[in-house]
Amino acid sequence: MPKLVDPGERRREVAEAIFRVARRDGLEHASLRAVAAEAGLAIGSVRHYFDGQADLMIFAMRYFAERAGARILAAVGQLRTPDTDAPPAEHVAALERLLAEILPLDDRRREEAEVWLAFTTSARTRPDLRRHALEMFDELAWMIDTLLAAADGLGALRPGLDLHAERIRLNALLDGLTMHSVLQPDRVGPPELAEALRHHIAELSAVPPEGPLPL
Amino acid sequence: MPKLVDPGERRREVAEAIFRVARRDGLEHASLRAVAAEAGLAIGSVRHYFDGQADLMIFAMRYFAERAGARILAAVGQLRTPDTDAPPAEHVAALERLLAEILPLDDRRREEAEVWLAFTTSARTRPDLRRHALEMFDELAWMIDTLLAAADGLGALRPGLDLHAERIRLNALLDGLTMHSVLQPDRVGPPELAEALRHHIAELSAVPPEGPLPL
DNA sequence: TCCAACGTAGCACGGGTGTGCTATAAAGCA
DNA sequence: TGCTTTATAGCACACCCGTGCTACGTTGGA
Repeated sequence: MPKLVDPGERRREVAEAIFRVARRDGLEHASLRAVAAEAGLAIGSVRHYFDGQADLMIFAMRYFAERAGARILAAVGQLRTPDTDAPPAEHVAALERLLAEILPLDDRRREEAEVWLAFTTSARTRPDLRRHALEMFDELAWMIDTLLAAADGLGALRPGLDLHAERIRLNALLDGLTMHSVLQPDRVGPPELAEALRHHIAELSAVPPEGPLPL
Repeated sequence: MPKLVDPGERRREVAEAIFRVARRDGLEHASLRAVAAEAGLAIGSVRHYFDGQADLMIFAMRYFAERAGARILAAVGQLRTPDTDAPPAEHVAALERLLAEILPLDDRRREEAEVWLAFTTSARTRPDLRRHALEMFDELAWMIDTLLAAADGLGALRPGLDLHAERIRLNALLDGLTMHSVLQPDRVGPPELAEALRHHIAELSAVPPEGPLPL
């Protein structure tokens, strides 16, 4: 046989090709032919690793959701072992820093946000993708819930907050900022993102934030 | 000739058919054939009113943007002639009420939000639609700017606010809530929308809001 | 009454797409 | 060496798409 290839690695490479096509032309143009060309493969080769276009699409979104989920888990893990003796201002800064990971503040995260928006909006009318869109939504909601609860437990937040309502609001704010930055980058760029997040966290916090904006 | 038809009215009817297809199947399935079938017309008839598929698409988005813009203008007009003797609480309530017009709180506005999301996300990779997406964005931003400035001028807002930064944040919050309500209606429904808006306006206001939630 | 204008309808063509199926070269294994 | 497995590649078909073009009623005006 030809030089043995790790099938999982190949599948992931093809998925990355889908991401590039989706960013450049939109997910609706991610045909087998277009993706194969983007990956530098023949259409028959791609089909050797996927049952068909639907299978390819589902794998790509699941792969994307898994990567995003892993990053969220890692971020939450960072606040799970806090220094309980540190002053509240440091906890506020940590909360702001972890939430800034979600925003498209650099090119890498902006590319990811473009793919995220393509998949998550497309899933509305694609039953086979909806499941993964819901997973991504719930995972981010859980992350924000967890971070807010942790910060509140450390006394970093204003007393008397309705944490559930604040999660819904912060969740919408973060995704709204991300959407605006993806769709209208001339209007909402990294400075606006960082400023909006800092301002919002400051309103939730018991102490004002410190340090530079997390660009 | 057959019973004379108002061409403008026909074009608008076809545009409404596009909206229905976009909501049900996604904008990428709004082909000439699908739209004609949805409108109850033959494909040749649709082509009698449009130069082609691109022309149809552009008209539909412009028609949508014009309707949305007209509604925004009307809403702003309501706050343009305020009762300067009224207490600040009434101005806060008016601000909340006008902004609630943007949110998908009932079926009609939810349908509009679905179409809006389809067009505005699709425009990212469609140069001929980008212009109208930017217009819609700027119009909403202008509305929020205007409403915040008016409310502030009437003493309804907390003193010392950075109105520009607050506009960016409120804009992202509103569009983020709308997107969540469209994509995950089981997670974010009308009660969550109304509550989040009320809570946010309350934080901006000099006085607490009154009255029932604007469902 | 006749004709020109208009609304409606549809054929036919080239192009893109997913998929069933086949072919071939390369490399591991006996 | 010879056989099998694997990766790659591509043909062929049916389907959907936009569009150029033609055809045919229907209705208003001369």
